[in-house]
Amino acid sequence: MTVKNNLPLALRAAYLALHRRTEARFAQHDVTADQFVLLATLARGDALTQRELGQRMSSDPSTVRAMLVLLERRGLIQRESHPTDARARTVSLTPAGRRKFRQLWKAGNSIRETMFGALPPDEAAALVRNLTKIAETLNQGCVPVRGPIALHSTEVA
Amino acid sequence: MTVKNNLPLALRAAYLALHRRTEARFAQHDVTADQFVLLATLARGDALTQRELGQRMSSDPSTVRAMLVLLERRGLIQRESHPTDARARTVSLTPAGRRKFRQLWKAGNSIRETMFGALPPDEAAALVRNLTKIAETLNQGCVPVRGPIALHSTEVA
DNA sequence: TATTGTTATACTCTATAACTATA
DNA sequence: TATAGTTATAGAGTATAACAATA
Repeated sequence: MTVKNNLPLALRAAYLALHRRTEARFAQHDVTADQFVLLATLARGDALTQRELGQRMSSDPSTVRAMLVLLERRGLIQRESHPTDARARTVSLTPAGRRKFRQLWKAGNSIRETMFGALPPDEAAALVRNLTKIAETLNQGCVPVRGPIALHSTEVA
Repeated sequence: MTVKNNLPLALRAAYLALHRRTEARFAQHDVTADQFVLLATLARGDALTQRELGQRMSSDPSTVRAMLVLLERRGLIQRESHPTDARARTVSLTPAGRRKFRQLWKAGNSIRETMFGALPPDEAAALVRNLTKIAETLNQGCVPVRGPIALHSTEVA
């Protein structure tokens, strides 16, 4: 079926267009699109462990570390030892990081509006719902399922 | 609005899930997900120039070249001088490349089915349509459009 | 002059495996 | 034994700029 066969490439084309546009927009702020995602993830749930952070932005622990090293060097994030687990380190935005994120969020607004505006108003919600469903389904059995992560989670579900 | 704000990350999560799953599936065939896209693009339109190829898979010319060098070394694609334009080179699949692509297409089928199956049947077509629309909209004014259209594009200094 | 492709270069993200130190 | 993080290492994709050959 055509729709089935076109779905993967259509998804890729849409994401790549978003990624490139975001990259271009944030270049003058010296932040990559993925670094923005990391900052945004921290802005929503501060004091995550590196592992939690990686899971929420679907990145490898060593990838996350590489990104954190870059951002820490620039004073946008900070890492502290976890209060109850000496193995872990909690990651949070510095005041400068928080400022930077607010800038970026503002700078990215027109992109979000462009995307949203391209859609029929009554179909946007279904799009987000279906994208989320696809992500969930594709991750089943692929992502290393871990135990009760929520034990360390500071965020209330 | 929540839908507007969640759209970019939902798109990213869905694509990354697809990308990782595809990467894992094709690893045993020694082909990356992006290399598969290149092969698929060639399978649909053989004898493209490198530039055309790059445009169709939305990749930079130098990126395309890097990928082609890898694939040429493995005998999956071949480059020949363009019949009428001595500057250009046409790219096409070798017989081995064609065989490889058929294998990959088959190997990827369950992923396409998983994605498609996760959607309400009456919403799949709209999803593809809206993803395509998003890609088109976001690429406007960002991608260097070539050919006749470029004549009207005076906005780039 | 504009365009196709190459080259050199650099950087981010990605990922695996071996390692430490804790749990 | 299992987990959090680090380190070393490697590779793919990305992108820019300077360049040659050709249109």
